[in-house]
Amino acid sequence: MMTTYTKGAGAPLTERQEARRRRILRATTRLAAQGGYDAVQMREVAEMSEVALGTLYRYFPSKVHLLVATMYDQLEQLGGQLRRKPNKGLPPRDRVVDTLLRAFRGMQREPHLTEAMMRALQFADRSVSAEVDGVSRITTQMIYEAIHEDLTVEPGPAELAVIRVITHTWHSSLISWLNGRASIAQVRLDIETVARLIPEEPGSADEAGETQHSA
Amino acid sequence: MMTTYTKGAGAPLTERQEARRRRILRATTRLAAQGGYDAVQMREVAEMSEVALGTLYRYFPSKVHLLVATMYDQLEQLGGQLRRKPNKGLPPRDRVVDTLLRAFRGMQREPHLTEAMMRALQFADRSVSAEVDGVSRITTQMIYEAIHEDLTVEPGPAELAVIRVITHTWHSSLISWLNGRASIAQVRLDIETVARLIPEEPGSADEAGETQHSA
DNA sequence: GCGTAATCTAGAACGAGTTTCAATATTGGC
DNA sequence: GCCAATATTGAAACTCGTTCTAGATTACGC
Repeated sequence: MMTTYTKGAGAPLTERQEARRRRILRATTRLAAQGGYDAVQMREVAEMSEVALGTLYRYFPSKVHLLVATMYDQLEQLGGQLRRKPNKGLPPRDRVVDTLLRAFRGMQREPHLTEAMMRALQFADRSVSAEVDGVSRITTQMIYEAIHEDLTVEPGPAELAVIRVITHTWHSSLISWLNGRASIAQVRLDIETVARLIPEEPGSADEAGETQHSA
Repeated sequence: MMTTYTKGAGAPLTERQEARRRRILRATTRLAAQGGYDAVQMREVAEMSEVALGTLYRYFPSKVHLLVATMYDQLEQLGGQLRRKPNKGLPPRDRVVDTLLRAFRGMQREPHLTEAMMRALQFADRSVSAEVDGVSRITTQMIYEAIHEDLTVEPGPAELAVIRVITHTWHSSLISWLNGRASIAQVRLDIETVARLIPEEPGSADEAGETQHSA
């Protein structure tokens, strides 16, 4: 089985290594779900996944790397769930709102886990940019699929900008909610607001952009 | 408007205490400007501001508190500068873009300081919500002043949502730029994109909102 | 002024992320 | 199967944020 979902082109992991990696991610998810960011302690993760501390650090070079990788993992599952229940028929804008609100409801079910992953994502510095890009890519993909029912069209720069802005809003308002600085209603309103950037009709060329048509 | 810059209604500081507080903030700014978040080490801040470590912690209960307070401080100065050079004549949307891009240029001049403050702001948890709210308030104020030339109108919930979305985008794209995951052009494009949420004309009532009027 | 409470100082001590290292185990190539 | 390279283990060590303690110093009501 070389259908490994290990994102980058890192060294191809052996079976036992893949198993270790999964144990680590599972332990992380469990600890994070119980007590959030602070409860994910590297020694505990190592112990719970039956791996030496040094090994844990060989697989994930920092706590932030570990949690961002966990987020990638969770997003893959979420993406599968969302794809399984498509919301056809609605206009694109509503489909995006629907998708994000559904994801939001999912996160409300595991607030500690969400907090741990989001804090790590926001705190990540340059050394984690590859992993953060991975998360960014999968998120972009999800939103893009919500906008377009057919995935043949390539997004132009203007549309990518809209998707980026939606992602920024999504992350930040989620954080605000987790920190008790925003209500659920506010999160919903923010999402509905930013969704107005998506053009009503899926007109083909250069939609959503009256900014300059470079490149 | 407000005369004292001590935000909350904390204990009224004596002169020497006020001086200590300022020394601490100045040391923090200096260290952050040199080496970013990691270079702001509590022992160093204490030493440079000639204050015992315990005292530093009495003034700012954590590194994140300290950096968020520093951000508040910097934003006050920035707000003053921006107000001094108003951009009249432009439509509201362009004024906001102009303001944010000007702020962005300011931050490009001190990338490490910006990184330190923004990382802290994004990493802050519930225990810092009061301080984060302070920063949020001052930011909202700045954007609001850019939209309306007269400040008599109170913003409605729909307009507040637009401002929140702009703020979210502003923070997140700044972070992406700091982490090398977004170019300056992308930041600019994101800002221009999100600014489209601001109505063209300063029409008065319930502008910018066709979302439902619940609760 | 005086006494007392609050504040400040210096420094040790604690906790969790991270690094390091020698010893041991596993893997892959021949 | 054997050897060399690589990975894993266990444990100690190091860093930096944070807390704690005991003894000065300062602020302030009387």
